[in-house]
Amino acid sequence: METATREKDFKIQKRKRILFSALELFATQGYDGTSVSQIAKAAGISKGLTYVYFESKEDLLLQIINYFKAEEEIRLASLYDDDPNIFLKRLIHDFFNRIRERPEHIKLVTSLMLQVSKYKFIQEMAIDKYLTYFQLMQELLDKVGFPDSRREAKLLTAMLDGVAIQFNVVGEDYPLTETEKYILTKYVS
Amino acid sequence: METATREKDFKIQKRKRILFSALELFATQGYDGTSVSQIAKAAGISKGLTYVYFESKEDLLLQIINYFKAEEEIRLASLYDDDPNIFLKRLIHDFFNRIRERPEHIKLVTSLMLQVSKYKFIQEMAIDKYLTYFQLMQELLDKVGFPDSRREAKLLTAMLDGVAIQFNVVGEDYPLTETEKYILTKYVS
Amino acid sequence: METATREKDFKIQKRKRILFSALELFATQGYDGTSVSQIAKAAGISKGLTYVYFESKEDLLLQIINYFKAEEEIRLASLYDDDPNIFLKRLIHDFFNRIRERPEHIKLVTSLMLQVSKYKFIQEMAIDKYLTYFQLMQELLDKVGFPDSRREAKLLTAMLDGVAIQFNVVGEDYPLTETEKYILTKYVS
Amino acid sequence: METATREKDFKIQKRKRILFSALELFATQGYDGTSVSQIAKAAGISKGLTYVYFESKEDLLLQIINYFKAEEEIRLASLYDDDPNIFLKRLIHDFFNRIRERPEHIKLVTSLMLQVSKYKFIQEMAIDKYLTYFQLMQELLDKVGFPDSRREAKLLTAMLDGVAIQFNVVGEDYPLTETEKYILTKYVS
DNA sequence: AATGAATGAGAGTTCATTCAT
DNA sequence: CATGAATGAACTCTCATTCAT
Repeated sequence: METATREKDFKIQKRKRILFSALELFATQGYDGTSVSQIAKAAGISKGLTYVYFESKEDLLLQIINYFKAEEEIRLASLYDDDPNIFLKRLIHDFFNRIRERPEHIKLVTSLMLQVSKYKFIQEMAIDKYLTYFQLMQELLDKVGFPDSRREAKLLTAMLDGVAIQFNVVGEDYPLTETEKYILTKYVS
Repeated sequence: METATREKDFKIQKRKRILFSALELFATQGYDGTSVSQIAKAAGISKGLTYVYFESKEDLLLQIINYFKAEEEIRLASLYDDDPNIFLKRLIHDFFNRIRERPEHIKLVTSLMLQVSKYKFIQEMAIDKYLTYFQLMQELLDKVGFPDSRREAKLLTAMLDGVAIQFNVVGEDYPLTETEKYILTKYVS
Repeated sequence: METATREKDFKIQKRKRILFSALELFATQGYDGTSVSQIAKAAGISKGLTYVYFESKEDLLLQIINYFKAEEEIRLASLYDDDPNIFLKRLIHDFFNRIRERPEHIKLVTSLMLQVSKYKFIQEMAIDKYLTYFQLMQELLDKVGFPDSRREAKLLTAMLDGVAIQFNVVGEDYPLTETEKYILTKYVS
Repeated sequence: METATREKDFKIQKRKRILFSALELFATQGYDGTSVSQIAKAAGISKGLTYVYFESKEDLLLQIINYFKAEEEIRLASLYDDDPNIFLKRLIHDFFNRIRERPEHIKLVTSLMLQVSKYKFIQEMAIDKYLTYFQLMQELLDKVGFPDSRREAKLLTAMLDGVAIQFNVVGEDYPLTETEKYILTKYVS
């Protein structure tokens, strides 16, 4: 039993290693610009083994997106608070935190949104993500008493996406903390 | 002389046809997802001739970026006005207009910004573009009398980038005109 | 001892399961078109275990051929009769019966005969089979009093091979029983 | 003009070289057992060039079959004679001649008939060929005054297919000429 | 005895680039 | 000037075989 469990853990661990290697490379070089060989090498395995854990390169991308979805759900739940002000504040703070800690994740998701047409599941993910965040933001801005919450939610979400892009361009020079604070002062009391 | 000039024009014309074909295809299918054959066919010439006008596929991308730069300079000059309010208004309006009329251009530039590491000239272009717009916006907001112009310029440029992404995701459903007006009411008096 | 015997039987049984799975798949998909994984799955065992019972995929094919040879010997013995007329009749009837009941066997053997050059043991098997049947038929036709038994044996064996091919092409529409009777009327009194 | 024609000829020539290389290899090693690299090497070209002349490996097989069909039509037309005895005689003689001169053709067609299920166009070809020859033979045997022409046509066509297989097995030792004569004495007066 | 993770070679295919014409 | 035949490297993916467990 012990051994079996350890082995299973090992397998899951390896799956994750491949997944994250792919994630990192897709984010920096693009999906088409990344070869399965590169992914395998980055994960420290042979090319062929990749296909034991994932059906195809496309499947790898799909699984990454699924991972993002699942992770997001958990994250959103953990951020929830009855007080809309606190919830909103946390949402914004969390977004900046992810840019800091997992810039590849944000980069990949953002660039996938620009290649919306290639695979249907990308388009679905993109629209889903867009709608989820937009509705959540509008609701919160509404509760907080913001006038014209619909338009404002649109601006706020766009702003965050834009910050992600700009951070990606200028890197460490971008004043993440300062910008975060400034946005908070505008939207959270 | 006459003939030589006409021939030269002809050559420039053909160069442009190749360049625009590539631009269109890169924007819709991605750089890696587009083959030189496709570009040549779209431009109505042979594969081999492409290499008379451009050194390589990478060079083609570089020249597209150069074209963007040059075009931007001209556009910015044409939008200039002594009155910062009018200049700012025109800048924002022009941005939305380009999203409407040349969505591929915006899409290509935005997605290139996310693959900053692949080629050095992409990174340079991205930083250059970012700094240019940021400084211009800050200056104008300053003149207009906006408090905290630096932070505000950051938000405004991020907002515009974000709008471009979101339009790419939801397409025709995105309320471009409404958003444009809303932004104008906030930043232009 | 008892246990050892039962275990040995068990082993032989498993060997047969692998062999027959391979036989079936080789016949329907071809040797090159069948993977060792498929064979293992069809036999209900793991890929690795296949290599405990057989040295290689090629060896598997060789053992199938050996199985055919052994089975044929037994079959021929069981069909034997002192009366050449009865023996001949049985031989022909048995051939048609095998087409009906084990079309895969016939198909595999026939198609292997056409790829004579790939492995030496295929060529040997093919020639051996050809000679065996030809000599037997000639002998029987001779005893039955057929003039020009040599040439006639050649035709008869060719005829049977041809029937196998044609049945494979048209399938159920092929009039096996009718053809069998017709051949019998020509060669058996 | 001259040059263009010569070039076109050259291209057709090269296409044929690839086609015949593939034909030869498919016949001796089977379709699955032959790689595109092998075909290219046999044709004296690079692997990639194969795909300029043929869409895929499958297309190569399809074109071979089309070539067979076209060639057969021409051959049949050239063999025709108003006298059924002469026509029949020529048909049989031509079959033996092809075995002698183009054994790979016969071998490939025969082995394809055994892999009828893999691609639809193979099945169509096989059934078409079978029906064409069967009907033609029956008609001729009928005109010649053979009793039970239907059954007899079946035997005759099967016989010829069988001869092809047996020649493939024993090669030069097979008495083609003798067998041909013997068949002729039985079916042609 | 039995598994299936792991490898590496090779499959079919595409494509940037060159070059003879 | 212009073509597209030709190449070779790299692509995604498969599979026979091995081996630690």
